[in-house]
Amino acid sequence: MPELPEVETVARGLDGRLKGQSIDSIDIRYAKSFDVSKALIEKHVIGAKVKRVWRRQKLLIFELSTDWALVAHLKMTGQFVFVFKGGRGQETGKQSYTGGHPQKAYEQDLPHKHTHVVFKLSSGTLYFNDLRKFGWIKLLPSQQGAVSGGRQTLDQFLAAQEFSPEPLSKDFSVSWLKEKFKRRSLPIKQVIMDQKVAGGVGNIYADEALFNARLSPKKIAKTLTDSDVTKLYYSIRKVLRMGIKHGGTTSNNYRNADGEAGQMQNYLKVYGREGLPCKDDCRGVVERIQLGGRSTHFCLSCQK
DNA sequence: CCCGGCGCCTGAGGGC
DNA sequence: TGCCCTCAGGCGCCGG
Repeated sequence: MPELPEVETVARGLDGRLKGQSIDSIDIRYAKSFDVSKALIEKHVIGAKVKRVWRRQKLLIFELSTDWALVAHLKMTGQFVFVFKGGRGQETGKQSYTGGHPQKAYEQDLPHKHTHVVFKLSSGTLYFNDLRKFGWIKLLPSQQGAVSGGRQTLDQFLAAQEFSPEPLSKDFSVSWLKEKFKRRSLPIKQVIMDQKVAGGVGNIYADEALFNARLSPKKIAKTLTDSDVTKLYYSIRKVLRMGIKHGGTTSNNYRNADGEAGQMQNYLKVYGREGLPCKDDCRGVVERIQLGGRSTHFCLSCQK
């Protein structure tokens, strides 16, 4: 599932590919994915150029030259895949993902049955695919935008999310985490998945960070010692950076902006390794339990 | 404020 | 072979 490293990888890929390109048309095939009026699209998106694409927590933000912005959340299975004009597969008018066998819809030519929005740009086509349909795209005026008529601006929308500081920024600190943990009586795993605490951390990187810190995911947040919090702080940042370095984790159907898989799955220590020996050589075995309704992987032997 | 539970979706996988 | 059931999972919302 796309978490901070995956969304960051997509944002960087899209920024490089879309920057300066104009949006010529938009085809919304599943209305719930992008619930917006034709009038607004015509007025603020068609003909606009993409100024830049960036990430805030797990949100993708496309800033447009009209001072409006597209905001998107990939949730579980969303993908933004860009196919250049004249790129591979142009002869047939279609594009295959690199690698994989074209048996599953999310590995087939684009567009496919899970393609819900198609953006035609001057240099190619951007496909929004989403098997589970939990993902969404919104259109918002940016703060500097002209008439917004009571409409929520991008800045107001972001502020309303009450996001934590970016985990890889200086504002994210040990003292921030201590403050956030001290009143929480939930298992620490659930607390670090709270976007108001460590935004961008999801199920995979929460498990990996806790393994890196050798902390049990079941430990109640407010009982963590200062030393625990410090270790966890560095571990969260470490696993997120590693995820970005390896282009994200493709455990299910995550793809980058070119439709390619990430490689971080090859470096995971606990996530998806149920029943396998602990990579710490502690002779333990990776367990899988449920915490807050989510599968949680950890080593019973070395995570205390 | 804190926390648990439900709903949104579809495909995979198990049981029979 | 195929049907039915359950599960996965981010996160908004609601109720205690």
